[in-house]
Amino acid sequence: MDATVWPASLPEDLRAHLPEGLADGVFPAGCPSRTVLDHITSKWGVLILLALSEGEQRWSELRRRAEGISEKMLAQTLKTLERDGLVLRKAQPVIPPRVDYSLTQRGYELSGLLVPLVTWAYNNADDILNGER
Amino acid sequence: MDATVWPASLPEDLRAHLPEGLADGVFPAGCPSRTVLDHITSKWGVLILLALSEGEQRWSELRRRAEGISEKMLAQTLKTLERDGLVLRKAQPVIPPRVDYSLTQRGYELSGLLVPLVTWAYNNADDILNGER
DNA sequence: TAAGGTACTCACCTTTTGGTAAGTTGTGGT
DNA sequence: ACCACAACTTACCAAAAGGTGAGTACCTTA
Repeated sequence: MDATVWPASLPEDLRAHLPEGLADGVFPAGCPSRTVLDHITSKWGVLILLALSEGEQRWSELRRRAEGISEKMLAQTLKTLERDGLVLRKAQPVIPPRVDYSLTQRGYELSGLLVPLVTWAYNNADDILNGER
Repeated sequence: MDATVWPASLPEDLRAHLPEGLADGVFPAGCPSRTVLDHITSKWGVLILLALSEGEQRWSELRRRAEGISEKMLAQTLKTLERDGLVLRKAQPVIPPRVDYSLTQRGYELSGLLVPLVTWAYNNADDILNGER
């Protein structure tokens, strides 16, 4: 296998060169990166991360923000993201309960990469779904 | 609601500001961007896009590359990506059959955003899954 | 002659994901 | 006295995603 052979038909500036070791690290089944990728690219994971990238928000705000999410999925998604060290949970001992969620530093790193992706999806969604080139 | 109020506890340089209109466009249920986002962040979609970012590849190469994918899912994923105008399918009328897949210009745009994300996941996967801060 | 590669599709079944509705706890409002 | 609110959990069910194994057509290699 010769890694220097690129399809001649593709414009030079469009090619994405994979960083050293990425391919070997991501493509194998059951590798850690696949698990993490599954967490952060999950249906609701992206939306919650995106919402929190605007700043700390409480449970009920997130629920209204990510329109269509069920309470079960919000709880589940937040738990996963918290376990992964992407989201910080701050529970106030007050009545009625108040819990604030925010991104950790790691979470902000991630959301910095997620925002361009979502922006692109937002800008291209109509063309893509209408079958326009 | 005051958009200028940011959590004071977060370092200025970590905040990700959402582009104008993004929040309204992405958060509503059933909006086009959610559909597109689901396609490209699907379990196998990311891997296929990533593999193709290295250049044109044929069916059997992709199958071996994205370790663990079934033929059914490879076919399905490629079809979705082709319909979305991200992947180009070139079938040679030869025996045995030969079909080459490559990214379209739109696909390369996307993979340019996907690569940093996957790279980040790859670099942070072990820390995340081991519960390290 | 038989097996194997190539790029698929199809039918069937399992696993995962996600939704619904109810229950919980304690206080404040009517 | 009773309902609502907040942030959840739990049990149950439906839907979607995904895997398995077979079949297809034709040629090449052993």
